[in-house]
Formats: sequence, C-alpha cells, structure tokens
Amino acid sequence: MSAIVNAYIDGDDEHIVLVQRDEAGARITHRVLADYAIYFRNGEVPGDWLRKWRRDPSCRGYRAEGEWLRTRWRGWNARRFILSIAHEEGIETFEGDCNPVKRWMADHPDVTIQAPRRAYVDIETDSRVGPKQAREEGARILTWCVMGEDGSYEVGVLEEDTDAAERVLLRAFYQAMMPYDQMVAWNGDEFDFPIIGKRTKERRLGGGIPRLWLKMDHMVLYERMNLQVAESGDEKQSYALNAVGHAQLGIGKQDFDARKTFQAWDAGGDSLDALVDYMVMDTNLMRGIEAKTGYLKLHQTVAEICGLFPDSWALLPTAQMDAFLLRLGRRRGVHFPTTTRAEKTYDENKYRGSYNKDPPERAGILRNVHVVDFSSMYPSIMVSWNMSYETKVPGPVNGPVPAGMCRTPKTGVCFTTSHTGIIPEALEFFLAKRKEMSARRANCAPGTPEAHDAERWTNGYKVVPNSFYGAQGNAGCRFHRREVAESVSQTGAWLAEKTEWALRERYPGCSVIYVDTDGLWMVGITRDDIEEAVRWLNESFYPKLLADCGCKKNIVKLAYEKEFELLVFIKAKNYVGKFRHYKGKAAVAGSKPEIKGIAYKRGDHTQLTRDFQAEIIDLLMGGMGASKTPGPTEDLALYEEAVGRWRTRILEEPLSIEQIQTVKGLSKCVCFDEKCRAGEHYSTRKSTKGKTVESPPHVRIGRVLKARGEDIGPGSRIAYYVSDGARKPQGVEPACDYTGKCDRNHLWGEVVWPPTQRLLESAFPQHDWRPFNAPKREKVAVDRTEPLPTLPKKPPRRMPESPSGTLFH
DNA sequence: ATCTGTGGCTGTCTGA
DNA sequence: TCAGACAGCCAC
Repeated sequence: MSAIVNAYIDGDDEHIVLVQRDEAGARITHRVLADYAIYFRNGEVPGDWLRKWRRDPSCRGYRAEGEWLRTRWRGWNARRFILSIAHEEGIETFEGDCNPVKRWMADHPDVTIQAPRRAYVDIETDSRVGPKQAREEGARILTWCVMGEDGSYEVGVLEEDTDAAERVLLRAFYQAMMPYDQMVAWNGDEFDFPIIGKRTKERRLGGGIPRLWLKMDHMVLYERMNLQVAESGDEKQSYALNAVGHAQLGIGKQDFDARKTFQAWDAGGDSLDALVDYMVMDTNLMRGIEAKTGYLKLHQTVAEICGLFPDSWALLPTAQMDAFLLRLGRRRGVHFPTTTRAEKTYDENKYRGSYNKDPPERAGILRNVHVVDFSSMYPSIMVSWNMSYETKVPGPVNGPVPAGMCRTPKTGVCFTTSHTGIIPEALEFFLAKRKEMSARRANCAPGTPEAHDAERWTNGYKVVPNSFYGAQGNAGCRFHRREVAESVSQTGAWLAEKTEWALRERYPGCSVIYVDTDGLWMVGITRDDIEEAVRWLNESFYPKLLADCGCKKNIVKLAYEKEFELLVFIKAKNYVGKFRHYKGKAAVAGSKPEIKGIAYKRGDHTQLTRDFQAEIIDLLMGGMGASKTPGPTEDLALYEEAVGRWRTRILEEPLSIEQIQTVKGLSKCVCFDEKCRAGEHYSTRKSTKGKTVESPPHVRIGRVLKARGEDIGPGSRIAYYVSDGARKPQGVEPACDYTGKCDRNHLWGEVVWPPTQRLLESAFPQHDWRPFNAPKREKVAVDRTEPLPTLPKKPPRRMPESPSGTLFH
C-alpha cells in the first residue's frame, strides 16, 4: 500500500476502509481492523493493570514499542473508560484521542495521498420549503448535476413528486458519482451535503452520504483563501456563487429566479430546461473559479503534505498540524499528549502578542518611505530558539543563560538546545523542502508539467508552516503551551524593538516611523544605506543578539521589501501608498497603490463609501482607474470638486440599494429562546438604569428577517440601510425593503464622508475639510453663528526632521 | 472531528 | 460630548 485516496471508519466501528485508485483508475477498497490505541510511557502503567488487561475482553492487547507501551481497545467506549481512569490516577496518556483513521495514517507515514477524482456537485430543491426548513428537516431534491473536471456532466431530474421517484433520483446520483472520489459543492457543508444526506437516509439508501466520498465545501475554501488577496471590499460583501463568479470571471447574473424552483420543475418543458440550465451553469462556475484561483489544487497539495484527505475538515490549521506532526513523531519514535477538551474560553486565555508602533498623526503626504521586514518571522523564531511544547525547560528568568539552553528575552522562558524540538524540526523540514522545490522550478522549462508541479509544492510548503504558530496558540491543539506561544510573539516584538534602536543608533538621520509586528517603516535614509543596514543586521547584529540568548541556531533574517514614493497614514493598520519599488521591481506608471485597512478594503461599508474613496485615492496616488484626472496631484481644487460632487450626489440624486446598503455578518444566533442550543447568542444586557440595551442594527434586522421565515443564523450576512439616523436607536430597514427613500443626511454625514474625510485630513492637515460636512438637521446650513466643531484635543505628533528635507511637501 | 493567534480601528448604543 | 461595552472586520 503506497498511496490511498480516502479512508473511513466502517459502519461497524470495528474496521476502517482504505480506498485506493489503481493505475487503470479502478477503485480498490481494503478493510483493516480499526485500532483504538492509547500510548503510555513504558513502566508507568501499574503491573496489576497489565495483568487485568490480559483477561479484559475490551482490551485487544498491548506491546512495548521502545520506551512506549502501545495499548489497543475494543471501540470508543472501552478506550474512553481507560483514559478516564488513567487520568484519575495521574498517569500520562498519549494520542488516546486519535480516531482509527488518524491512527492508521500516523502508523503508515510513507503512505501518500492520491489526488481524488473530483466532481463538482449542485442540487436544486423544492422551493416551497423555506431554506431554513430545507437545511434542518430536508426538502425534496428536484434535480442534481455532477460535473467532472473536464466539464463533462450528468444531470438527474425528479420524475414525479413522490418518495419513490426521489429514491430513483438519488440512486442515479450515486451512480453518477461512482467514477469520483471527491464531492465539491458551493456552501456544501451547510446546504447540499446535509440535504443529500437526510434524503438518502429517509429514502432508506443509507445512513447519510456514504463515506466513500470526500465532502469539500468550495465556498469555505474560497473565503479562507481569498481573505488575504481581495483587492477591495466589493469582493467581501457576498460569497454567494454568482457574486464570486462575477468577481473572478466577470460572468453576469443569471435571470433564473431560484425561489421558484418547484414551479419551474412542475411546469416542465422550457421552464424545467431553464432550471436545469441554471443548475449546470452554477456547477460549471465552480470549475471556472477553480481554473482561475487554483485554490482546490493548493488545498490538495496541503492535504498531501500533511497526510490528510482533501475535505472540508482538512482546511483547519489544527487538523493540518496534528496530522503532519503525528506522522513525523511516528518516524522519530515519539508520541504526543492525548488531546482533551479545552476548559477555558479564549478571552480568559489571551496572551501578549505583536508589537505595534503608532504612525505619525496628520503628517501629510510622506515621501521616500522604506520598509524592511522579517522573513517568516514567527517560524524563524521558533526554529532559532528551538521553541516547542516539549523543549521548554526550567531555568533562570534573569542573569546568565546556563549552558545547554537558550532563553527568550521578554518572557524569560528557557528551551533546551541539546536536541531539536518536534515543531522546529517540522519547520526546518518545510524550509528545506520549499527551497528544494523552488530550485527545481527554476531548473524546469517554464510552462512544463514539471514546472507546474514544482510550483505547486513550493506553494504548499510555504502555506503549511504559516499556520503552526496560530495553531499551537490554540488551547484545543495537541501542541499548545500558552507560555511558548507568548514567547514566540514576544520575541518577535523584542526583535523589532532591537532593530528599531539599532537603526537609530547606526544611522542618526533615520527615523522608524511605524512598526507592525514584523515590518519596520523608515524615513531619512537612502536605499543604499538600508541595503547596507540589512546586511549588517543579518551578518553581525542578529547573530550576536541570538548568541547572547543562548541560541545555537539563527535563521532570523531581515529583508528590504519596498519603498513608497508617496504614503499617507491615517492610523495604525490604515494607510495608502504609491510604490517606488516592491521586492526589487520598480513600479510603473499607473501601478496600483497599496491600500490597507481603510473603508475601501472593507466589506461592511457601503459601495458609495468605497467608490468615493477610490476616486480620492486615485487623485492622491493614481492607479485606481476611478478618476478622470488620476494623480498623483496636490491640487486641492480637484479634491474639493470631487468631494462636492459626491456630496451633492448623495444628498440629492437617485440612489440604488446596492450603493447604500451596509452588509455585516452575524457571528451568533439572534433568537431570544433560552432553550436554544445553537451556541452563542447576542447579549441581552441591561443598562445601568435597568433598561434593555438595543442590539446592533444588523442583529435587529437579522431578527426581522428570521421572523419572516428566512434562514438566519451564525454566518448569515445581513444587508440593511438607515432610514432614520436621528432616531434612537437608529431606524434601519432590510435592504430588500428599499423603495428609494433613505436618510441621505445620515448617509453622507455618518457613512460616506467620514472615512474619506479622515484620509484627506491625514494627507492635507492644513486644509479645512469641515465645510463638506452634512447640513445640520434642525436648521439647514443658514445659521452662520453656529460655532465650529472643536478640533481634536490631542496635539498631532510632530514628524521627525528629515536630513534630506524630502519628508514634507 | 468544538478548535489558528493578538492588536487595532470604527461603528452603535447608553448614561453620565 | 465622551467613555465604555459590544461587535465586526481587517493587518499582521
């Protein structure tokens, strides 16, 4: 057995099924005994327990494996009982939580994961059943589509509205799925998979969707992957398939009304054809999105690296880390603690994190700003300080670092240097593999299959280690140690501070104006000096710094990343900049500016806010394609014209709902039912006067929609608009109720203008932008004696003088 | 099969 | 007018 495509626990819980594709593509399955194992340290189990286990029918046996004792149990319950008595006696157990599939994969670390034959799947269900009911109780499946990666597809249509016909339909569906191993569906985890599963059970075709197929939610994958690369907030407003199809492929909305699926099916003929066409188009959209993004391919690579099967579960960082390290541990002959339920909530467990230095306030347009950053900061720290849950050793917090250990400066936590920890070892493995694959790619002719393959592995080996720090900071992770996680982030903060001071000392004119975690932003220094500084830091400064901590290794590395020709800071994590060069490549005329944090990037602002801000950014930096007179320009008349035009537009001209709606996600259940088991609910706290505090607007609207029978719950996105901003609480309405009237005064004065006002006040602090504020509500803009609003009390921080004199314009 | 982290900004709602 | 609780989203 060298490669498998899937494995699952068989119905009897006593076996697991290994699924394989042979060279001809035929599916082969093997049944092997399911192993419910617990490891102990040899010698830690009392002799009378071992004698008892020999006669215990729930014990399948035990054997010594080096310094470990491996015990095997007859099923979940038998194992759970042994874990609990061991826990009571204070005897450490290892890997006692692993299900038999995870156990088998860990026991066979050389078995690789085959690429599954992928089918994109979509179903249409009876629209007379509301979406909520459909998800919870099921709804009649009317049609299905199964599409292969080559675009060939099969379609099934319900013959008549009876259970017997649905049974036939489902049988045909599974028949169509037989050539495939993986079922990919958009929002499948919440819709298609549970519904297909329920109907399968009700029609007595099985207990649910057979485990033979890997279930993969394409939408969840897309959301995770696209979060970091989305250019503007437009892409984040909706993850509905047609919205993503539009964003990625420019495909327009289809004219089929998805709320009328039953009528279309019932009418038959052309109506039914339209329904089927619509479904096939949707299925094909997923194929198009994958062709454009390659996210499924990357996920497949990550799964292969970790030893996981590519389903929705394999997206979780803890699952990836756990699977990879269990296999690495098996190769090294080590085993890891049994994972138990985390007891405390996350908030109670928060530890100190990254370092942020505030940027200068209202400093105008900055010029020639250079940025250096640490390459893979947290992984490099974990390797250099040998940080792992099991390498932590007792040692002095202050004073000289004893031999055989290294110490983190801010937390005083010591780690042994006598042997490499399992996490640093894994990280070094990824680094080496990435380097190897990157070199292979460079040696392949571009565009060849070999080059693409090397590219795929390069990306996979880059992605996997990135989540290790976060995963081990999670209380539910097998490798979690709070002090270790904090030591990683605090050592990062320390390195950034040390770098800041070193630069200041070595280059008196240089000023570090902003720091966020692993990036340092500076002015008053030339490109040549920075490159020299980076060399000096890497070759001399960090080696000494780390040696003083007792580190035996040092892979901490700073890199010169980019220079901004122009830069405007609004606040920490909020800025707009025009590149001069980025990673060695010079910017060209019309290069897109870098935009971070501000309204333009956010999915929870109105489209008007984003479009307006895009036009102003185009004046400031160019490259947005949003203004007739793209900048960079400092001609204030151009800005005033644009602001005035937008102000008039919003106060007076017709506005569509798409332009004015705010979209926010719900993170909790909106109901008031105390018996509801849906997890967390929104707080119903009382004010100090004993009055019930109103919920936020999107929660109130969520309740309205739920009362109308819509499927509203955690994860739902709520679109609403403000109809009366003066009322308390605000008058808000569901976006679907819009009839063309909204509170324009509020829209301009509270929603659209402020984010861009802050941008303009940051770029042109001397200019007074208040005349563009919304008209006063009571008396409209005639009362000249009205006192002007007071300016912020805090004096703006002064920018340090730059020797070149290019800092201020 | 509960399960990446912390830091930071902006908005609403409330009462002082 | 402002601070503090709560909430969502974004930068690392």
